[in-house]
Amino acid sequence: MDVTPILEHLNEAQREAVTASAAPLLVIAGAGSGKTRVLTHRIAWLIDVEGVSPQGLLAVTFTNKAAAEMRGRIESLLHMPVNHLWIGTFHGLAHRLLRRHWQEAGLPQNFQIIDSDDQLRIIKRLIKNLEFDDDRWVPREIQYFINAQKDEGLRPQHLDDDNDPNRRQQIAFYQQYQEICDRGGLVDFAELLLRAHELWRDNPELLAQYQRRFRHLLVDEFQDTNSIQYAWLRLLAGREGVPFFVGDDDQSIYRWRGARVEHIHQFQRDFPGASVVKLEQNYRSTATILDAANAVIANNSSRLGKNLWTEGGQGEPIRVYSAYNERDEAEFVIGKLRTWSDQGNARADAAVLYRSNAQSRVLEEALINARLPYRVYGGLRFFERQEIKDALAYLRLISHRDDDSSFERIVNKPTRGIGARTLEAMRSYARANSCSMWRAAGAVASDELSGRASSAIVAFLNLIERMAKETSGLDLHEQVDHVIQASGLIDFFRKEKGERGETRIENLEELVSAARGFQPDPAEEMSPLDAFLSHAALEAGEGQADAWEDCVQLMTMHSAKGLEFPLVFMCGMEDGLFPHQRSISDPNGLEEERRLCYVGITRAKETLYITHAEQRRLHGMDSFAQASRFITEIPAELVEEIRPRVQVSRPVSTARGTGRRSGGSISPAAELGVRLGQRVRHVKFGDGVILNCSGQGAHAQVEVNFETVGTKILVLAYANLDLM
DNA sequence: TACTATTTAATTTTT
DNA sequence: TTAAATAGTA
Repeated sequence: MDVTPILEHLNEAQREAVTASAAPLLVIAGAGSGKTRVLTHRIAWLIDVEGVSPQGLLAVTFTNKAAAEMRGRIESLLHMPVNHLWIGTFHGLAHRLLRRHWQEAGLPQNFQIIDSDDQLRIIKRLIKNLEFDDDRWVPREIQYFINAQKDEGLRPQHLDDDNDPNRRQQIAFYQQYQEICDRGGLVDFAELLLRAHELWRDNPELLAQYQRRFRHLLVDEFQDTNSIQYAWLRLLAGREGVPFFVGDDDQSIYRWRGARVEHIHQFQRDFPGASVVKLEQNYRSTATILDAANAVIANNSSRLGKNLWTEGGQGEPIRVYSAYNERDEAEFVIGKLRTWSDQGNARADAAVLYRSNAQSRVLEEALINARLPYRVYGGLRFFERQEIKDALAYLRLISHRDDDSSFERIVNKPTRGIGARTLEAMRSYARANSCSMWRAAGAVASDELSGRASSAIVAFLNLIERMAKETSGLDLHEQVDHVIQASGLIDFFRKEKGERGETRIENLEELVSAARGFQPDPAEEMSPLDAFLSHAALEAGEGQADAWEDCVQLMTMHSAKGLEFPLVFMCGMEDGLFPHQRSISDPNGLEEERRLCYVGITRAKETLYITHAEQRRLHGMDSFAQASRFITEIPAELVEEIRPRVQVSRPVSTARGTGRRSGGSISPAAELGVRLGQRVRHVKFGDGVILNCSGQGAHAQVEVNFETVGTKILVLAYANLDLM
């Protein structure tokens, strides 16, 4: 067999990993070191050269996108479709197992997956039901608690209250939440993993069967595995399995959602005889960028240690811009983007990164002003939209009457005269008889309520039953279409005023198209409807649709992980924002922020701008901040300060001198030699009037209302204003 | 039940 | 500043 196609274009370390013998291997893959390439080539190697059947491989990723990408790459490498190859997310694979072995897993055959929003609603309702008169119990915190326990593989009975009444109550919430889910046949994301783990743990024969089948376990982004995922992998690997885990401890940025980078450190202990390969040669960035990244991350302790290098050139220096405020920062970024675009570069090759979503607003405004098309990553995904979830709730109820979560969501949407009082009666009946809302509704309607409320409920129950009957036997998309019509949802949103209602209707129509295009996996023995509902829960869809226009990319540093761009801006690099205030005092938190910074820097291929503002409006308050400590961790010789930072002399003579901008006795305007209301002329913006002045020296700026372009804030020293 | 005023809090996100 | 949740009003 000619192995050249698989091995050419691989460097020594990559080749070592790809061709490794069948023993546990940990690949530490630095940013841009060809991680995905190693993973896909390894799979190709196993299949083509080692003769491993595709059925013997299990490849696990964290996102659906990564899974789809991996499958595509393998297929193009092997020039054939690879059916029977299990590639998927932890959740997707766990789901597949649970569908196959629902009985052993103790689940109803048509169990439904709920997303975090559904989960939160259930918890809120639970808290309300228990009628606590104080608001000590924050739903989000309970949710966090429950998921954290599940991520660690813990059931309520494993938990000790430590004689802490607070904790005791949290455990009680967990317990009751779980009862609600079990009664309704509902499985949340963490539960998928936990159940899948318990399924194998408690069914040794079943486990053995899968162990025999999956000898080779390939895991991407291994540093992001949480405890239950790792436990699941270890179970499956057993003594004979061959783990091939790829990750980077320096890019672990998800501890707050359960990821345990320690698994990387533990690997060699858990898998005796394991070896480690480090990929340090980088094919993405210039040496300058890599040197900066290496220098920053070197400040972290407890790392395995690695140093990125490249055969490429030094490249441009990293440019640091000290903006006066966040608007100045945005103007600067947009100016550079304009130039980039005008020079014929693709806008999509430029990314603006920030620490928190709130920062995008100012940037977006500036981009709109400059007429530069842009795209913000993140935001509501398709299947998370309200109207979509409403429609899905009807479908779920049709498939599974006991789904209380869906019942509550749509029982009075559109309004059909089932108010809070009626609902309360049903809830208390359901609670007293430990039954679902559906059954409670039937019981309560017949003997407890006034005629009006009772007939409203009966009408609702009949509606669902009728829709179930009418849709049975129809094609999936016809079912969906029928339900959004017959439920009255379409009419309900049609009445909603403004553009929002229109969008909602369009989205509902889009849902029908999605159903039309949906192809269920024939291997799964589910009804098309159930398959579609699971799909909707596991793959929430794209955040933004029109990805194809050439747009500047705006996103958080977190969402930038795994991506690369020739031109990158890292904005808001200030202590308090990045590293974030909430992580700054905790050494572990600070190290994670630093890893995030490392991720950000290594996104850049050629040009990296780092910007920070001395003054920033945050939560409606102007505040001052130092440049991020991460900037100072970059060696000075790699950096070029765009505008030499003038010594900011804040007078300390006055009592209020520390935090506030100097007020003094003479007006700032007079100090600057301009007066409020003065008419000025700007080369580009034309004529205007000075509205406001602030700052001093090189940082002095004026707010000018221009006749044609509106209000702008300009740095006086650079604006070249003509006084008139 | 729907609309409006008031209060409150404010990272990061995939499944 | 602002978005979301809650409380109060028509």
